[in-house]
Amino acid sequence: MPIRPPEHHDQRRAQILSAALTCFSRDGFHGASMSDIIAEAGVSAGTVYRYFPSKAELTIAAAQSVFMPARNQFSHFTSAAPPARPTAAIAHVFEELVTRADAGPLRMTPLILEVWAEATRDDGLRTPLTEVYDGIRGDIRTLVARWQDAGHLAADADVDALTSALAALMPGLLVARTVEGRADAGDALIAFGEATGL
Amino acid sequence: MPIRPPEHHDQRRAQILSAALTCFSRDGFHGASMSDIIAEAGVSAGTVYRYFPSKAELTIAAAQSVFMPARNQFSHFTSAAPPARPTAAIAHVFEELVTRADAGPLRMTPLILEVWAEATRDDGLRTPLTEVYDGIRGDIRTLVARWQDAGHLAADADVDALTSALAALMPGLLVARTVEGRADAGDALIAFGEATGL
Amino acid sequence: MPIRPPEHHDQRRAQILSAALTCFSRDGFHGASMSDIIAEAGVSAGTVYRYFPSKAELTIAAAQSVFMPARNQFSHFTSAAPPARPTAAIAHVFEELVTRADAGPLRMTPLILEVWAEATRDDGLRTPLTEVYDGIRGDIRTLVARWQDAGHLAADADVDALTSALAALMPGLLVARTVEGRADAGDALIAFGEATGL
Amino acid sequence: MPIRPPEHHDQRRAQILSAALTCFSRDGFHGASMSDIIAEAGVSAGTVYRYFPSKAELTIAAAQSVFMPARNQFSHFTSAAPPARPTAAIAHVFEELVTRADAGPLRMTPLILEVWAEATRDDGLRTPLTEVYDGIRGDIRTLVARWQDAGHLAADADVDALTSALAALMPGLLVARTVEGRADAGDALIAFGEATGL
DNA sequence: GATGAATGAGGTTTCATTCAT
DNA sequence: GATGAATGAAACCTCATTCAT
Repeated sequence: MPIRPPEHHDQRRAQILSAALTCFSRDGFHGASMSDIIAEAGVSAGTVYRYFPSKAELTIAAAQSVFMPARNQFSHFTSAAPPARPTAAIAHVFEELVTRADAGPLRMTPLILEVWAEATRDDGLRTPLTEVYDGIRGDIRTLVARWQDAGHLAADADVDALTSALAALMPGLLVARTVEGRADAGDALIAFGEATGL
Repeated sequence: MPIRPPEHHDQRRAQILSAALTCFSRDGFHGASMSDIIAEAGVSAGTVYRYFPSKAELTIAAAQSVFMPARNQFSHFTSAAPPARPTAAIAHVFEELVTRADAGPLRMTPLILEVWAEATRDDGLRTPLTEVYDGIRGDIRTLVARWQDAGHLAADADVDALTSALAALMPGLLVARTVEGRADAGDALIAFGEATGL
Repeated sequence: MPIRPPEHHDQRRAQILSAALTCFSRDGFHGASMSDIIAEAGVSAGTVYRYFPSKAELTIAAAQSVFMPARNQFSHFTSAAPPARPTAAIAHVFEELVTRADAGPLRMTPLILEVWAEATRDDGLRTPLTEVYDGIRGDIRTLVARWQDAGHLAADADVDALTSALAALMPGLLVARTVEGRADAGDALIAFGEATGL
Repeated sequence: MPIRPPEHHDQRRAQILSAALTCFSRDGFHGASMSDIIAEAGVSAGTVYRYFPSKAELTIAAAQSVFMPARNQFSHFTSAAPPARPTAAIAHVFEELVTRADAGPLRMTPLILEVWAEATRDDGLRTPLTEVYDGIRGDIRTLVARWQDAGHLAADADVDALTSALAALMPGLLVARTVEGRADAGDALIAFGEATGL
């Protein structure tokens, strides 16, 4: 006989996770303290720890909610009917992602860089991140293979190697945008695709 | 009349910076404490603070010594005589850099990701980093322009857009290598160059 | 008109007390948290607090159930017909008690030491404990007096002083057994009694 | 080149340990918080942790300083020339110890019970405690053997069993004194010695 | 120049207890 | 009666930094 409605738990969890994202995006995983998050969430310390057993777990949950959209976005795109030009697809998804990530008061894109850095040291973070990136890579490979099948690439092109290079473009453009402040990524990529036929 | 020879100061500074790099590469900027660095350097706390006024300054110095090699490496390459294929140049510099960065007992490449994340929040870090990356970008643009002059690219190709895409490759491949463990950067770039004519 | 049968209350109380003993014997009074006990009992926090108003009360109840058996065991023994050799009686009761206390999955004897330590600070614990020990002391005094009446001790022996020394043996042997792991207490006491005539 | 005189470290350590003993004897190992000890010592938290790496280590050090005197006291006594009556020796040492332990504003004897309880769960405490008690036991055995050699005990007496019983007296009397408030240990042991010839 | 003991604010986490449901 | 989510004070411990020696 549950005392609260069954959705209460998920709401609370979302409320706390949202507060954590706010603080993390503002101050980074290390710069944001549990006290900050607790205050932002407007609940007590004990409540936060009821939903997330440690700061590490909260960090992982926050990280997941940062990089999961990339996976979904790509899946959605790959399943679309006409074979898209790979660079155009990447440019489109990239724009979509960064626009959404930095919409509203929160700037989430810096958090992605934070996640990369943490993931090199924290298996709890690296494992799910690697899975997501493997999925995206698979999607990109599909795009490249279709583009080859459609006759736009040489029949003996090294699909895997091309996939690796194309997959590197999104993180690379993200660094350019977030660290250097370059906002021309999408345009550059489209021009690049048109110039190279990729 | 200085009691110590003037090079003493530089040696001490290098000794402390080296200890900081050791600790930072092992535990990250936040995970490494000043105590760790002090112990690693084998000097006293006071001495560290004589050479670096705060952990933030030490972090900046460590970060600089991490991303400065990229600048030098590129400069050196660009000034070489025959116009190189841009993708090949990037592949060469990338391999050179990551090989050196992770040679010896230290793994410095994760620190680069750390620097990106910090730079989004810390102007003291972002400013010099942006300068370095602007320089590298200029070098890449030179490579592309020369490649165009040599007749390998259409005369009306958008050199800036091509430069943006190529400049994104190095950080992107670094993420793939450091986070996901992919070591296929060389192959990827060669295939990419063949497919794109770059 | 009670909805629940009256024995329901006692059963619940016993269930919670049993869970508390399990946790206390495993982790000590301080090491066991109310959460541990609540989980072990399989009831809600509110229910535990309905039956025991605080952890202190639960501790007292648990302590009582630990040292009450000693009282009962001695009473039973003293009322037996033939005058027993006091050391033999103490050895017998001691063996009986520690065997039962550490039978099953629970090791209760360490809890007795815990009770002593708590009792020095907590009147709620010391009062009932002192009453029990006074009772045991009275039983031992009866044994000594009978042994004297039976002609085994000098007529002018200081019965109270002898009682004090004999009463000290049980706690002393318990310390030897629980802290140092000596299990030879019973044998030692019997040999001791035979050698000294006590 | 030490900045402070070499004895400074030992003084500070003693100062902190003394504060810890004050708090522990007042509130017990669990009841005393590190904050209490820090305030009592009149130093900062960091300083306490410079000398004792954790509360557990401070607890062990405090415990050691509680039970080490018993070892020294006994050693001193055993090495005295004329063969003493074992019960008299134990009575003497016991009185000496409890008098000193509870002299001044601190009541240390309850801490001994606390140490026993902790030692059943904490190896860091049990190991040194067992060594001390083994030493004391050896001393008592020496006393018994000498008493036997002096012709006061039958030649075939079970020295080990007698030792076990006698060794149990001190902890037992301590419980009686500390928990129940009985102060008749001296009388009890003299009567016990007269009745048993020990 | 160099030392390293000292600082103390602030970090994460736990816990006995309550009370709306 | 029973539930269990929520509380928030307080626990232990760390760390960048300073300054008397």
